[in-house]
Amino acid sequence: MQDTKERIVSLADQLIKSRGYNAFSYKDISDPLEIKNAAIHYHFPTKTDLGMAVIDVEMQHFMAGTGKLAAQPEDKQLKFLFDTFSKKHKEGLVCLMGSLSPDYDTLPEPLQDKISGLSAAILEWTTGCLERGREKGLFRFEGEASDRALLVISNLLASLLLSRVMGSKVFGRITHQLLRDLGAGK
Amino acid sequence: MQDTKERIVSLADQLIKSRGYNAFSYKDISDPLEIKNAAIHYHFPTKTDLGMAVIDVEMQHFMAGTGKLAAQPEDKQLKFLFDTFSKKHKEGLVCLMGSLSPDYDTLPEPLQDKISGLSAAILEWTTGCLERGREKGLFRFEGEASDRALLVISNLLASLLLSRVMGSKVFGRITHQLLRDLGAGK
DNA sequence: GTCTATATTCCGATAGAC
DNA sequence: GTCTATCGGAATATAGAC
Repeated sequence: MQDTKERIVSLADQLIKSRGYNAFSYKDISDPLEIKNAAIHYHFPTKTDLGMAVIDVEMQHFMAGTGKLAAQPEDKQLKFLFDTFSKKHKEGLVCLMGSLSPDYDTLPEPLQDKISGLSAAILEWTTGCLERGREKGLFRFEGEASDRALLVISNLLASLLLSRVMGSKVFGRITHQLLRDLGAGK
Repeated sequence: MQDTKERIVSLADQLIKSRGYNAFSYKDISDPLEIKNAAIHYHFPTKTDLGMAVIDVEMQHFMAGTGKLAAQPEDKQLKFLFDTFSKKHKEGLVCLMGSLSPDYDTLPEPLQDKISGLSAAILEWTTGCLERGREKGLFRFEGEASDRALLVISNLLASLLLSRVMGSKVFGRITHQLLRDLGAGK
């Protein structure tokens, strides 16, 4: 059974990805957990503390997920990245960066730094994946691997955002085209 | 000299693109304009009314801007689209859809409909531009023009968001790679 | 660790004078 | 069309009992 602290972080994570950082309140967490807002403040004195915990957990999940795949071929590794976005899409969520970046300038500095750190880690991993995959002939693309990785991340992020505005089918259309461009089949 | 109503909309537009819809308040508008919040409510009874006016103006600008270019070659037309995003990038802003889509589910329905309408218009225009441009040999890409248009819009939107999180250079790296992929030179 | 109770601040919105 | 004044509500956060 999950303890309260973990459940708070988990719910906050969901709320950020569904409604945005500035749009959710402690009440949105205390009500479903049937606790009072003071209990949340005990675990996380400020909303900034809570936000940072959410990003920390996301970073740990990303590191753990990619770590397990280190020995797999690169097309399987890239599929892992697409699958994490596909899962969010099915749940009607956007990714953490997609949710937090529009509000970035309104966020306290320690939170900004955590977000930038996470984005750098994702870019670095994706770059390595594409680079090695191209050398092995698993992918086909022009230009620097780091620039291509940026495009892939950019498309995945925006596919979740645009799915909300333009309809659910948009996600599949973007990811399909993306994989096709990389020569990574389907 | 701009009248008050136009200045309110213009400031709201800037605030949405810099801080997000839920993060800005009437005070952020009344202070710089040196008016009281009641004056804003006179012109726009609710925040929803103000938000809709912002989207209406954006739509009018888009229609006017693209209308003027109808006779130009398609690579020039596409450049117009990139230039509007480049302008926002220089001002440190994101685009309207990039700002509003994460909060989409928290927005009142009439506002959601306006946003979806704007996004559909932009997609339709971009699709036509790419389609005709490819027929003339100005662009080179695989797949449906509408899917490619989606990818272009997706990248432009995300390039502004990621520039905030990952640093300003990201915008140029994404747009450069995008144009290169389309065979649209620089 | 969770509670009750409350402080403080800010928000969108309205009434009525000018 | 803008003002003063205020309402009602919600948000983050804190103090102190249990």
